[in-house]
Amino acid sequence: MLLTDRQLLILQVIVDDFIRSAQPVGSRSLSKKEEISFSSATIRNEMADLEEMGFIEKTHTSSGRVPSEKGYRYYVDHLLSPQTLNPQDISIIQSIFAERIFEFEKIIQRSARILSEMTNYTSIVLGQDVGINKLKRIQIIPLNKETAVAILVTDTGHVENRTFSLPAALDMSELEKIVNILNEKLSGVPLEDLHDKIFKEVAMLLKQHISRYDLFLHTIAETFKMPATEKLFFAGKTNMLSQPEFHDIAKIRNLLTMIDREDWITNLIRSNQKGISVKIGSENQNSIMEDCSLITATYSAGTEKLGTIAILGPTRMEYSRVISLLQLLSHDLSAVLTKLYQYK
Amino acid sequence: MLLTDRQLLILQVIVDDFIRSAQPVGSRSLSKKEEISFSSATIRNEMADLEEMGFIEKTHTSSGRVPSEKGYRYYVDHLLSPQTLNPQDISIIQSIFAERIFEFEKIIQRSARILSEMTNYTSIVLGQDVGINKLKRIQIIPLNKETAVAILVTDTGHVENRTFSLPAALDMSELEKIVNILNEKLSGVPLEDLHDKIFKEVAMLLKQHISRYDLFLHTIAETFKMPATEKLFFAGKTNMLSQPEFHDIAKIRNLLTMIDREDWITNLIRSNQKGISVKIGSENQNSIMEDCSLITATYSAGTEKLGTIAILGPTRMEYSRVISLLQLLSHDLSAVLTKLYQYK
DNA sequence: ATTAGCACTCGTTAATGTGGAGTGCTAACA
DNA sequence: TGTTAGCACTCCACATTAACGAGTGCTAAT
Repeated sequence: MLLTDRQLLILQVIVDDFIRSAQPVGSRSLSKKEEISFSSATIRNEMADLEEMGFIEKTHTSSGRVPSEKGYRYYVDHLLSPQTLNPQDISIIQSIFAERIFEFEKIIQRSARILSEMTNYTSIVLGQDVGINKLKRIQIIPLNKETAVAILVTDTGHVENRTFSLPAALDMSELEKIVNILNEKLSGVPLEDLHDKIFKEVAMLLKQHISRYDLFLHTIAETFKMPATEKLFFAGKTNMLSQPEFHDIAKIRNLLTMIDREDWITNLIRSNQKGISVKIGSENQNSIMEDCSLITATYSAGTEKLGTIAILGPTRMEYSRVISLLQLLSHDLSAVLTKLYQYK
Repeated sequence: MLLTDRQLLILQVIVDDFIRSAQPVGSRSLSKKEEISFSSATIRNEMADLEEMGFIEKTHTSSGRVPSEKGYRYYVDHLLSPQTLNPQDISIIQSIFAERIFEFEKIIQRSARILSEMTNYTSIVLGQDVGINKLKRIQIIPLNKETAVAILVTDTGHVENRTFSLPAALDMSELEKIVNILNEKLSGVPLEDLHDKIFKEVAMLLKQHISRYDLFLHTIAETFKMPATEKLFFAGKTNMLSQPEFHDIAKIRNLLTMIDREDWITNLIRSNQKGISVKIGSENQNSIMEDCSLITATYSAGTEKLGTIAILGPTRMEYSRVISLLQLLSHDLSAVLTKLYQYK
């Protein structure tokens, strides 16, 4: 099942051509290409072999060939020329970081937008899990007699806030004491551990210093319970509508509905090992994604992986360009975030 | 141009039927309805008159009739029976407020979601303009030597935060002083006035107490400049894909792309007078919306209008039900928010 | 091993025909 | 005079047919 050089060439040209045109590729049009110096009949023979091996398919008996999933896979794994991005693309990516930005979310959102504009695919970014960020400071600000806002600031500058109900019996000086205790004990604790830590370490201390501490303990623990997951950022959700493979409304609706399910997307995209990953069609383990490919790249601060940046497109995707773009972006993004978060 | 009772009846039945079936309504099928006791020939005569007056249209020479925009308008203005919502709908709406919620955004987001699920249309909620909320407290929390987070809490419990660059020359005790001055001078000031107020009232005071106050003044003023607009909440963006009138991908794409333009939607929905408004087709002043109707309702806290809640659907929309739902929801929502914000 | 040639397949498009749902008009009727 | 039955007519929707062309597989010649 080793492919000859000629078969490799033909497979590559077929995939390239189909990615460009979205039309099945025939032997005659292939034979006219510069790269190809043999006749259409020869090509037909080779194509028959490639088809037998499962790399290409016909849409009907007398149609040209279309890459199969296996074909795309082989193309991505072995035939992708390490394409150099065109200088314009490079400068657009770098423009994301041109102005100084302090806020994680803004950088991320902008990255997603620009990526989707450059590619005409959908881009999705999985933000960092704020749960692992360490608490820098807690503030509690009473709004009125009954409610107050709790504000958590992490060492990365992320701010979480919750409004909660204030026990009637609590006076201001006590509240101040509580905030002091919380800051003292919880500073440096990852947000996701706050809930536990409050019961384990703060409860006792509160008991010593605050009358009716019990009224407050539960509320505060609940208030600081972290929401489940990482935040998602989208851009170009409607770009899929421009892809010729999605001329079918039912298909589009299924896909867009899926995309709107954040839990599902999070699972799809979350990735453990660093680097670029390409999932083609049914490799995504979902029938609705069978005409889609998903390319993901992780970004980090220092050595710590923060999140994932992904491009969702049709299986007929510009793999080479998208991979290059993601490589560049994830690298630059990591550099900026590393600096922003002062890793060394 | 006054319509006879019989014409009114026929118009009403045509609109009702078309809203239900999305099919042009013919004289024969009309004559079979219970409500209608005269023959198809009579109906044909009446329909010819209604068409001449512009209330209904043919899609082609020998087709049944379809309501025109004018027909819908008349239907909405005069023929809408003040329908009583079915009890199930009522209880679903009320379930939104069943559990106690303290946060504006959560209530709003949930309202939008439930509304879109109930109607199968797209629902859009325009949040309040946080600019008019009054500042309750400012906090500035240094993250490291170079950056700090500024946190603004309003009297409604809304929290805004910005990360900014800290002048090198500033020491901690000075920062504390600054925060005290800011709180003293800016407390109670609407967020949108902060920027001005800082120059008018805070600048002098800073000058007196802080060396190199100039380094900080501009940064802080910029940091507190409010972002332009009200926040938007969406639900059911893809519901439009299920409507038979949007079988055309290009149309859908235009519409969805429009919906993603927040500035545009904000302008479309923002409404000055209180109460329900129905905009049918081209009344929305935009060619992409010509097959859509938009029903908006405002919600308030006390006497103050906070925002708008809207349903976007095809012109062939269930006006009666949607209007009733919006009336109920905006009423209940206003009640909850009034309470939440402690108006009397 | 390569390629020219040819019969064959099948999708696409245009042309043609048929059935049915609907209309407008006319004449008869209560 | 308002209502209705009847009828000719229109036009969409759908199916059938035909022509075309892009493509294939196979065979035989180079």
